[in-house]
Amino acid sequence: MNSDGAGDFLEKRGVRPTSNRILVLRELMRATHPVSLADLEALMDFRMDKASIFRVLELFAERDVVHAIEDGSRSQKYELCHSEGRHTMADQHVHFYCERCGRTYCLEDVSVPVVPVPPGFRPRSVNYMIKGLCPKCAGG
Amino acid sequence: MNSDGAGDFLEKRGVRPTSNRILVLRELMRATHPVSLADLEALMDFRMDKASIFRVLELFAERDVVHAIEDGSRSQKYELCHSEGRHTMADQHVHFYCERCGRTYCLEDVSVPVVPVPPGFRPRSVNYMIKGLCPKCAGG
DNA sequence: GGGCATTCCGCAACCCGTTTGCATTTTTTA
DNA sequence: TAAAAAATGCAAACGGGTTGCGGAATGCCC
Repeated sequence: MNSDGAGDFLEKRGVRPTSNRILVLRELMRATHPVSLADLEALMDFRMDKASIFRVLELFAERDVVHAIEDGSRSQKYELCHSEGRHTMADQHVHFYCERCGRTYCLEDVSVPVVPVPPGFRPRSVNYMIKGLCPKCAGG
Repeated sequence: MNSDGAGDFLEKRGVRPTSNRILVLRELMRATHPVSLADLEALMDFRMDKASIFRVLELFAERDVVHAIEDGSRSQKYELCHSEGRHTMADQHVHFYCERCGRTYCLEDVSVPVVPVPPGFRPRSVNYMIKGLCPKCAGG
């Protein structure tokens, strides 16, 4: 039985649960790294159209089900939003992009230090991206 | 006379000065914001091919004449590298992307706070990007 | 200065992730 | 159950980036 609460999870965030949305959500829940649209397409065990996945992700992002992260690779990555409700700048964490294997790690425990901005600027979100080599690729 | 030292500037960094490179460099020097390839294409007062601009920027980035920043917009932005020689993680500064006008500001005075990374990770560069509204677009 | 090798450049075409238009199917509402 | 609204799949467009290639410019050696 589908008792992983995916449906509730979505409804709680004002997203009507549909089959595509549930399936995408499940993959996102299962992922250990932020995933791209293409990743999701590949992870699905049937051919879900990329436009459909796109629209699901678009909606999810709008409703703070996922947040999109830009790791400097060509493709946008998505990861589940853990905080309930609207996420704030404070709950953002640092990401690490491995330039060798192309994988993006989210360093859950490393939160983004807040910096002062010049007067007049209105920050809304922040993206702290470190690039380099991950433990696997650094070889020890 | 072309005494702005653009030629020397390039030679100092091991880039043979050519007309295209000089012209691109001059625009970069004149720019008050990080610019995209398309921006440069438009700024040029004659039609320089985008492939040529691309190759100039590619070379510049390789030789640390510019650094590329990812502001989360679709297009890569470039800005002149002020530090001599190879730039380090420490000399990076924070950027601000305005979600309304699409402009990227570099907050020269705000340097990127260093965060600890889990053991094994080898950071090489860092990108701290704040998104929100710039003073103009925030309207006061 | 002339001839040769190298580098640079412009054009056109291609690539790839993303996005949109539209017709069909599914779900909701009345 | 019929009409309206939402979701989906397909195909095609789009946009930034990138490459192959032939011709032009430049540097180098005699």
